[in-house]
Amino acid sequence: MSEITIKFLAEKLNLASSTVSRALNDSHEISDKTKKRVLDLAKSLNFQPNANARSLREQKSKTIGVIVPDRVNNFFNLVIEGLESVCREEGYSLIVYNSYEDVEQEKKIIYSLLGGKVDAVVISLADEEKEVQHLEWLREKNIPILFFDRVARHVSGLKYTTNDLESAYLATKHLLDKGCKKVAFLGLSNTSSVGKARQDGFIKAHIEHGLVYDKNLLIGFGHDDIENQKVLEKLFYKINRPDGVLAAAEKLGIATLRALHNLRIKIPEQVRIVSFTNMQFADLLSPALSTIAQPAFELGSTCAKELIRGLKSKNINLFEEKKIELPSKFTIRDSSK
Amino acid sequence: MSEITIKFLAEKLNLASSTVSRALNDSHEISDKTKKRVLDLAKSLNFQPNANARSLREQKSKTIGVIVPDRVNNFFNLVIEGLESVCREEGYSLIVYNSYEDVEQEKKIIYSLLGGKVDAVVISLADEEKEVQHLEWLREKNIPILFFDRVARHVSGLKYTTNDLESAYLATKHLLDKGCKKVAFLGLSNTSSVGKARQDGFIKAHIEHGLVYDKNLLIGFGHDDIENQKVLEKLFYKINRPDGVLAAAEKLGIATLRALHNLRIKIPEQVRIVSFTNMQFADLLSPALSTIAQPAFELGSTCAKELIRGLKSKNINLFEEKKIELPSKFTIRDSSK
DNA sequence: AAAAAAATCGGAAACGATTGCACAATATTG
DNA sequence: CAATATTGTGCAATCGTTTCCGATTTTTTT
Repeated sequence: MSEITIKFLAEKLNLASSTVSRALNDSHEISDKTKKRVLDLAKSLNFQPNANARSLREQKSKTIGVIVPDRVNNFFNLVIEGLESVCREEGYSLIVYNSYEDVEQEKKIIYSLLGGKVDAVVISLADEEKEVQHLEWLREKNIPILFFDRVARHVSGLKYTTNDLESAYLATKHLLDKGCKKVAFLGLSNTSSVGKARQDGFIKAHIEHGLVYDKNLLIGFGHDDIENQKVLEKLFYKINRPDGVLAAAEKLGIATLRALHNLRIKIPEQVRIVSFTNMQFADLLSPALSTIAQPAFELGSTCAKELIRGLKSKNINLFEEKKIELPSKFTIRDSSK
Repeated sequence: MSEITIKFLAEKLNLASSTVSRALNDSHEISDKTKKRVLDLAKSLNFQPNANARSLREQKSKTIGVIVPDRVNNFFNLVIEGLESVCREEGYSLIVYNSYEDVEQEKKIIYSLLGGKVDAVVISLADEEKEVQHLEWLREKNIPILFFDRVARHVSGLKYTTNDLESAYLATKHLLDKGCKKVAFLGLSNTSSVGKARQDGFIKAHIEHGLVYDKNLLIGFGHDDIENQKVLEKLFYKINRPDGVLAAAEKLGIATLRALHNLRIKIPEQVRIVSFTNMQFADLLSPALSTIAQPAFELGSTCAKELIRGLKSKNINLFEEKKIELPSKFTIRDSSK
């Protein structure tokens, strides 16, 4: 592509390419005079050292791979935003991949990352139980893996999560306090520590209230929005329908709203709703939706900070097990009042 | 990082590294027998050729740089999703950058891309008038630039836009037909062809209706959401406030909704609203919001297809001026009925 | 069966940057 | 002023692939 290289600059200035390289990297062993000569010419030619050559030599690419199950989701979006805000400052680039909630896709992506394309991987798993073999691949190649939200159970490493159990507990308690007698828990049916924790919080609140929860009201959903909505409409069409809902995923909260709208069921009079979500417009929905918002941006930024700290210093071991939990924010609005 | 290289494989198999390389790339000049020997060993070791070495040698990175003014925005998000859907199939990676609506940031990003990090750049400009010098840098380095939505006026290239003038015209006509007498046009005040086209459509509808639009109702906004909302509340607090709004950006539509809610102004009885937006929950807002949704995903996917076609064949010139316009979708909901 | 063609593979030079080592020129010290 | 330390620069190897040229062997053709 670009004809202009360090060697080219060196010839122009009657210097060795090593000298030019050192000058560009502000090495102490180059005189200020030649440094300036080099910098001036480089600037005037918009010279940028070849990234691939540098990466090859340095054995690091200064880019980080990010894998999320659903890129369009607000939560993951904000995490990525948080990651990028820190990485940009530190000169790292992000390559974001979407696994589409599919472990096979995830495997393919990771396999493609085994050739030194990225210095580390930040991932929220598509499914936590199915397989972890592809995570071992990264291990073998000595590429650090950091987890967030949907973290790996049987692989050690840095893990960033939120206080899901507590949040779900608080929300459920809130619904029960408001007088709900039949609260449904809507979760995604993939095996995830997040879903499990939220369900545990849900159950804990029931126990504390001296209630037995109906196991039929712990409902698992797939990723087909249309299908999910049908299931929900069926659920709420019943005579003994739930009078409260804790949606453990944004898409489920939305689907519930749509279902209830279609059935002309009044919120919160007939059914109260609280949903996990990071959408920015929850206060503008009809009715304003009570939400549990995860600290997505902070999750991303703190994760990136530790990651880069680790990549820079040889003292920090990014493979060591370490769990960080950040608190979500529970906001009560009209949908559960 | 990874000790295992082509040379390593070659030694293990008593072959030359050139042979191994060819075998991995399925060259016709390698016998099926040795091909299989190589592939088998490579697979069993999870071998993936070093991406940086390959990129250096091939002089192409198989990654594409994407620059958007606002990554969290639904529209840009969906465009990225569309880009990725195609690029993934073709083995290309995406590095996404956020210019935060700031030309200076944009310049920095582009400068950092001058070293062969990406094979091409897909961009929606932060501001179309301010400067184009940094776009010329890419030219000099022979890196193709494709534009979408906010395209460059004075730089030739592939440009993907939507039918903004027509969409705005239709929406405005709809508002006027509904009886609105004072419709406000809310736009972002950066100089963009998009904003200009939407404003032109707005004006065109007025002219066709035999109305003169009030120039004071062509209102430009910045990027501070709080500030914008204040301006809007002031606007609608007036006695002779507008009775219709065409918001040319998602954030402005949202801010308008919030402002009207705060002022207890009824929608659509007192003020009708139509907003450009790609949010997925417009039907769940209170009231359901009339929207003009750009074909974001298609924009991204068609752009990526043409880009990759161009990168592959030497016949297609990606620097040639070529405009593609895709139609948006206007959906009337309660907010303007 | 000799000649030509094709099929397989190896050697070595790139791609562009970084860096350990060597060496010269200058500055500092005894 | 000689000996040593410091400073500034050049040489050459290296990172891991790909590919141009040959070289050798095998197959096909005349």
